[in-house]
This record gives sequence, structure tokens and C-alpha cells, in this order.
Amino acid sequence: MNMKIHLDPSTPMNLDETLCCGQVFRWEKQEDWWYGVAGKRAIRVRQIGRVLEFENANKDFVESYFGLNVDLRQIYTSIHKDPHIEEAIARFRGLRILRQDPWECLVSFMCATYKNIAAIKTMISELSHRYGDHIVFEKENVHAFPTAEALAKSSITDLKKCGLGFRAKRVKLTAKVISDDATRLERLRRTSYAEAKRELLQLPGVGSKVADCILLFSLNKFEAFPVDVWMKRVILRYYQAHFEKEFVERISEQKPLSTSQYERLSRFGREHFGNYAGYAQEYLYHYERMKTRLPILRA
DNA sequence: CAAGTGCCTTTATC
DNA sequence: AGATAAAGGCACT
Repeated sequence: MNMKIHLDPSTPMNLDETLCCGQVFRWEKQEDWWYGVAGKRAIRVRQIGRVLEFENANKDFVESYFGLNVDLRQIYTSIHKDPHIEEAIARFRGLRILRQDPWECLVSFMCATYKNIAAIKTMISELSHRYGDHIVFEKENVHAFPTAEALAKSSITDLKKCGLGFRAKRVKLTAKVISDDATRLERLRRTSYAEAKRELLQLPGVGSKVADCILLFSLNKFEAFPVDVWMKRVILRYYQAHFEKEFVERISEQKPLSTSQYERLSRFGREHFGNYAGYAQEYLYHYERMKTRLPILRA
């Protein structure tokens, strides 16, 4: 079940940055292989130069999941609007936005509310171990991401044991909604960014920021521009001049963004960077985070 | 090592 | 509309 993909020189790809930039929480690197689970299949992948090597994955899935058909160079041209994004692109060239499973993405970012990435990984791992189907891969015990049905049936008390805290109730409620309407999320692929976002905002535990993450990382609405505390920092550091002084002072305070403040920053991203603003977001986000930590701590 | 800070925010309430 | 508080606890310093 081994497969190799030889990347064309016109297809920038950086597997490490793609899997450690905070868009996905279920990949772990050991030696030079990344281990992950997609659907009911545990797979591993590594990149050596221009070659991607897979174990236990099929080609269609890989091309879709890693977005290999997306023309990154054209996207770079499109979002190339200022020296800051230019630097981020130069540094992390080949970072790709994945096309994740919408359900897994939805739960992941609901759990991400007010948590750091290390803690999110722990929660998602715990949820999978407790509620996900058991998979055996290379003598290791792996678990699929739990279905909506499995989480809908769970108790809030047990969900809290996975570290979810106040998110447990939201996850259970949303799991119920999704398990009653299995195509609800997939349908959003065919709607516009604005309409899909309205739909997602109906779900308990999904606000503007979480909706934008789901839209970007699983439904590939590339104009989505999620703004978390890091992106707020990025905007205050490099793009402050695009806003009134009064507004800048408001959002500089140590308080969460209001919905209208959030939308204002997110809209700025779309207007400044254009149709692929989401790509710009991920590069700037990753760039800012990596500046503040040692390379060895990356994961 | 302890105690403090921060976290890819949402919701309820006023 | 806009402000404010609460939420639950892990990971890092």
C-alpha cells in the first residue's frame, strides 16, 4: 500500500509546515514520518525533497486532502499585497490549507475555543480514544475520529473527562443536530461563503471565529479570514494604519473582540488580500507564532 | 517547583 | 448596539 507522488516543480509543498501550522490537530511526527488518521484509515506520510511518500493512503484522498490540485503559486500572486505577507510566504513557502472532514473540523474548532493548541490536541485525542472506532495500523492502536452519533449519545460528564469543560454541552448539542441531518455540512460546499457562514452560526458553540475556521479548513472557502488573538496581534503590529485610532485603542484592550469588532477585522482581511485571504491569514498566523518560539518546540 | 498567565472565544445578560 | 462577566482547565513560564 505504499505510494509515491513526485511533485512538479510548479507545485510548492511543505509537509512539515502544513501539518504543524495549527489548522489540524491529529498528526504526530516520529522520525521523518507524520502519522495521522483520516476517516477510517490510519496513514503515514513523509516528504523527501520533491517526493511525497504515503503508507496506507489512496491517491484521490491524498490529492484532495492536501489540496495538491490547488495552484499555490497563483494564490501567492493573488495575496502578495505587502512586505509582511511577502516575508511570511518566503519563510513558509509550500504550506497548504488542507481540505479536512467538516465534521471533525467543526468539533475541533468548537473545542479550540479559548484553548491553546497543545490542549486542543489532547482533547481531540481523548475524544477519539473514548468514542472513536478502533483501528489497528502497524501494530499500533489508533482511533478514528468519533461520529456525530457517538458524540450525541455520550454524556456531558464523560465529555468533560476528555477535558472539554464548558465545551462539552455545546459539542453534545451540535452532535445531535448533525446526527439528525447527516448531509448538513457537506451541503455547505455548494453554497457561498456568506450563506455557509450563516448556516454554521446556527450551531451551538459556533461563533464567527469558529465558523471561519471551518469554512477555511474543511469547506475551502478561501476568502474566510479567521481572527484569533494571534491575528489580532498581527493586525495591530503590521496593519494598524488601516484603522481609525479610536478603533485600534478599543481592540488593544485585554478583552475579547465583540462580534462587530471581529467582523471588521475579518472583513479587512478579505478586502486587503482578496479571494484567497484565508491563505494570507494562515501564513501570517503561523509566521507570528513561530517568531515567539524556538524551532525545537514546533509541533 | 509554585503560582501566574494565556489560550486560533461563545454565550448570557443587561 | 455595545459592554460585561463567566466559563474549565491545561500547558507553559
